[in-house]
Amino acid sequence: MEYNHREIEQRWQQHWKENKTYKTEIDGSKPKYYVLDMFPYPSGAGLHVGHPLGYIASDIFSRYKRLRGFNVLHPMGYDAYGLPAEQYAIQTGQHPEVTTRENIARYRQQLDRIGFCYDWDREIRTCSPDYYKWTQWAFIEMFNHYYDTGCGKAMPVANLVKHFEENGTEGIHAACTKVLHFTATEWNAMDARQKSDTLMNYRIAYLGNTMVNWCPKLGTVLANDEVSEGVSIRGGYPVEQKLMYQWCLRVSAYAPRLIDDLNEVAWSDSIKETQRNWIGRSEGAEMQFRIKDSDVEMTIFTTRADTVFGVTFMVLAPESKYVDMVTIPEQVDAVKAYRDEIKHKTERERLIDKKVSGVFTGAYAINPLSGKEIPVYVSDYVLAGYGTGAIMAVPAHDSRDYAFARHFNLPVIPLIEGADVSEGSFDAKEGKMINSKGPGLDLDGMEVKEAIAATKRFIEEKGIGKVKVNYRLRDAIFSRQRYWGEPFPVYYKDGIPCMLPISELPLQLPEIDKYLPTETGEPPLGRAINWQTPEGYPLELNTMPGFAGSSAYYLRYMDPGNSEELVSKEANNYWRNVDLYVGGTEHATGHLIYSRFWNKFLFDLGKVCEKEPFAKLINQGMIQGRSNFVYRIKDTNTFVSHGLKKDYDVTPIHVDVNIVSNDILDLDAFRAWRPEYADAEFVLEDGKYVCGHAVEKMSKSMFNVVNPDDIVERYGADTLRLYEMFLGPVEQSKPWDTNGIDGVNRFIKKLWNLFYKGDTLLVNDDKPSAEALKSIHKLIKKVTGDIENFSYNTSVSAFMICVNELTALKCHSREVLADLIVLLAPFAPHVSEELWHSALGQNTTVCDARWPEWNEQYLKESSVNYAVSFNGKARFNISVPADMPKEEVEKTALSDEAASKWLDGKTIVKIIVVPGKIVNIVIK
RNA sequence: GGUCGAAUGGUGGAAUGGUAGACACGAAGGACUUAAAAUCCUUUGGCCGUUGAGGCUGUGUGGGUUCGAGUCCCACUUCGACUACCA
Repeated sequence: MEYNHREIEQRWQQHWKENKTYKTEIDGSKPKYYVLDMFPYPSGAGLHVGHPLGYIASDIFSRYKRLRGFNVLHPMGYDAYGLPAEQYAIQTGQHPEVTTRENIARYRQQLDRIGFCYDWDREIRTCSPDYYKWTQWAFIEMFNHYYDTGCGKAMPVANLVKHFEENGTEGIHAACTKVLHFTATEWNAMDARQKSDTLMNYRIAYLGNTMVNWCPKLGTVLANDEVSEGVSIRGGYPVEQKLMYQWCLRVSAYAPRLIDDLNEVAWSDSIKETQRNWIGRSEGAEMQFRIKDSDVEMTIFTTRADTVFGVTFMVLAPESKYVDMVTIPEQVDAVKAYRDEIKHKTERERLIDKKVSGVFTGAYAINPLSGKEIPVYVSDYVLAGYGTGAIMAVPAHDSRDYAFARHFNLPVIPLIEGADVSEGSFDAKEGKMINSKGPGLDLDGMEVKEAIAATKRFIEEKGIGKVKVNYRLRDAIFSRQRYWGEPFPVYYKDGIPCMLPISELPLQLPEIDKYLPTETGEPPLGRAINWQTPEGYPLELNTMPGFAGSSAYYLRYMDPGNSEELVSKEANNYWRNVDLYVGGTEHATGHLIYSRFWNKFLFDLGKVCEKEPFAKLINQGMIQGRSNFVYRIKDTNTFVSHGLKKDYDVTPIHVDVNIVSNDILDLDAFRAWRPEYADAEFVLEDGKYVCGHAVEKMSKSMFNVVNPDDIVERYGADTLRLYEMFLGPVEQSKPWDTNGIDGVNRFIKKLWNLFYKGDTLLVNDDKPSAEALKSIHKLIKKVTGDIENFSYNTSVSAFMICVNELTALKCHSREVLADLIVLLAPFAPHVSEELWHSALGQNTTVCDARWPEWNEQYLKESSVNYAVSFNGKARFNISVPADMPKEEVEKTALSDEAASKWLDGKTIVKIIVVPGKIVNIVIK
C-alpha cells in the first residue's frame, strides 16, 4: 500500500462527518475545555494559506485536549454582517444575503478539506434571525440598565426612576453623559419626553448627541477603532467629525473594570498593554479657572498639577461649550471664522496640517493658585472629546503648548531646575521644582512627583479642584446608516424611543429595492415598505455595527439552538468561558474590548457566570505573501534571470507564484500565463530562470496568493497542517514560502514506510529495544511540553527525528508505533487515523485513544558526556556512567590526559559540576 | 512622538545561564537508472590547515554581571507591530 493522501483524506473526512465524530454534548463526568477561533468574515476572495494558521493551531490543541480526556467544545461560525457584501450589493443589486451565503459555502468547503474537528452542529451566523434575536435582546437590556458607580455594576433603570421620584438626583451614583441635578419635585413635573431625554443621560444603551466619525464616502458613522489616521479602515476613505444624534453604548462606564480585570487573563503582555493604552487611564486633577470680571468657571483636566505656576494661557477646543460663554464681543467674528474653518476640515486634514492655528477669545482667566491673569485661546489641538475640552497651557513642559506659545509669542516660564526651554519644552516628569511659589503653596525644591501630590492635596483642601481619574476610552457609537446589519428593536412613539417587547424578537431585516440611502438622505431602511409596528409607529432606520454580532457569539456556541435564552444556565455553568482563544492582534482595540464589555454587562445581569470571556489568548502571526519577480529587458519581450539582471536595463514584473517553484520559473507555464508572454524569450543562468522575490502583503494584485486547496490537492491536508506549524512559531508573523514543504511531505512518507513496505505490513509485536523506547518517550515528553506551550514548530522537528531514529533502528513494534500515532493525531489526523486502523488494527477512532505518558526510566542515559572546561573555555569531553557521583566526575575529569596540559603548575580555584552537561575547572 | 517586540549560516528557524546553529529547505558530491523523477548516502557558519590530525573565529554594535552569556543588566544601531495632538 502506498501513501495516497487524496484517497485517505477524503475517506476519513467522510467517516467523521457520517459518524459525527466531533459532536460535543454537555458531559458532567468530564472536565470541559473550550477552544475558540475568531470566526471569519466570509469575503468573496475565499481563504488563502494565511487564514488557517490559527485554525490549525487551535485544532491541534483541541484534539490534544480531547486525547487527554477533556470534553472539548470547538465550534466555528461566520461573522456575516459587514460592509464588503453591502458594497457589492450596491454595485450589482445582488442581495447581500445571497453573496454572503455563497461565500460561506465556499469557506466551508475550504475548511472541510483541512480536516478540522469542529462541531458543525453548533455553527452560527451573525446574520441569521435566530442569532441576532439575542443581539437585539442584549441591546434592549442595555437600554433598560444604567451603570451604578456605587456598587460598580449595571442596575435596572427602573431603580433609578424610583430614586428620582423619591429623592431626585440626590445620592445618585451613576455613570452619565453629564452630571445633572434635579429634585424629586422637578422630576415628577417632567413630561414623558423630558423624562425620556433625562434617562438617556444614564442608560447603558442611549441616544445621544455626540461627535462622531462621519465617513461621507461610506455614508455612515464609524467607531473609533474603525478609523485610523483619519481614514476609514475599510476602504481608506476620509472621515470627518460631525455632531449626530446616535445610539451609543456606555462602554466608558466599564473602563475601570476593563483595566483591572486584565490582570486576571492569560494574554500576552503586548496585547494587554495595547488595551491599557486604548482605555487610557490617567490620574490627574480637575481644576476650576474663573474668568475675570465674570462668574464663568471653566473646569480643566491635567495630569501635571505641579505645573500650575507655569500656566501662561489657556486653550479651549473649538467645539467646547465654554467658547461662547467667554468670547468677548469684539472677538466673536474672529472666533466664529476660526470655528467654521475647523469644521470644514476633515479629521485627516487636521492631522496632516501640523501648522499651529488658533484664535484669541479676548477673555482672561485667573490662575487659582498664583492669581495671575492669563489669556484664553481657542485651538484645534485641544480635543473636545477628552477631559473637559479645556486645558491650562504650560509651554515650558508640554511640547504642544510650547509650539502654540512660540507661534503666538506667549511667555514660557520654566518650572524645573536646569530645564532649557529656549529650543523646546522639557516634558519629562523629573527634576526639582522652581518658580513655583504662591499664596499658601510652595513647591520649590520638591521633586516633580512630590509636587504633583502636594498640589492635588492643596486644591482639594481649598475646593479649587479635585483629584480625578480620566479614561481615554469613549462610548461606542452604535448606529450605522447601512442596510446589512442587525435592525434595532426600537420604535418611536411620538418621537420617544421605545423598545419592542422581547416576545416580538427577532425584528427581521426588511427587504428593500436598492441598498442606498433614500432621496431625502435617510438610511437604506427608509426604503422599506411598512417599516413600522402594527400600531403604526415608525421603526428605527439605523442598523447595528459589525461588532454587535461578534460581541457575544462565544456564548451562543454553548447553546446554539436555544430559542428561550441566549444561553441556558446549565450550558453556561458547564462551559463557563473560553479557555483558549486564538486570533489576530488586529482585534485588540475593537472586538476584544467590546466582547469584554458585553460579557461584563451580562455578568452584572447574572446571565453569565464568568466575568472575563477569554481566559487565555494566543495571537497568531500574520502570514505575509512572498512575491516573485521576472525581469523584462526594457522595450523587449525578453526576460533575464535574477542573477544576470544587473547587466541589463530591466523592469521587475510580478509573476504568479503558482508557476514558480523554489524561485525557478516554469517557462512553459509562463508563456501560457498571459497572451502577451506567449513568445517570450529568456536569458537563463545555468539553464534555469531564477526569479527575484520580496515579502509583501498577500493579495491578488501581487500574484502571491496561495490557495490552501492547491496545497491540499498536491500534498494533502496533513502536509499542509504540519507545514504551517513547521514554518515557525505560531505567534510570529512570517512570509508564506512553499519552498520547504517537500521536507514535511517526505516525513509523512517516511512515517508510512515504518508501517508498510509496498504491500507488506511491517508492524510486529516484538518487544521494543531500549533505544526505540528512549526515542519514543523522548518524543512524548517533547510533544506534550510543546503543545502546552504552543511551540508546534519544534514538535514537528521532534517527529522527524523520532521517525528517522525508528527507521534506523528498524523498529516496527506495535507498542511504539501506537504511541507515535496518537502523538501525531492532533497534527496529522487523516494519516494517523488511517494507520491506526489499517496498520495497527484498532477499531476505535484515534480520537478515542489515550494520550501516552512518558516514563523517565526509558529516558535515562547509560552514560553522560561532560564537556570539561577551564575558566569557562570548553576543552575536551569525558564520558562517564550516568549515575556516577559528582566527586567521581571531578576526579575523572582531572585525571584525564588533556587535563594535565591545562593544570601544569596552576592552582585549582574551584570545580563546578553542572548536572548533566559540564565540568568547569577554574584555575589560576 | 509613545508603547511593545525582534536582530543567530544562502533561507525558515533550534538552543531550563552550560560543547551555538537542532530540524528542515537550498546547494555541492556520490549511489541506483539508458535517462529523468523518486529514493538513499556524504558534505555544508566563516577562516587557516590537513595524512581522516588540528587550530582560530563566530549569535546587530559597545560595555557590564558570571567560573561560564545567543540567553541576564546598561547604552547604542537597525527593523517590525500597535498607537498617536489624550493635556
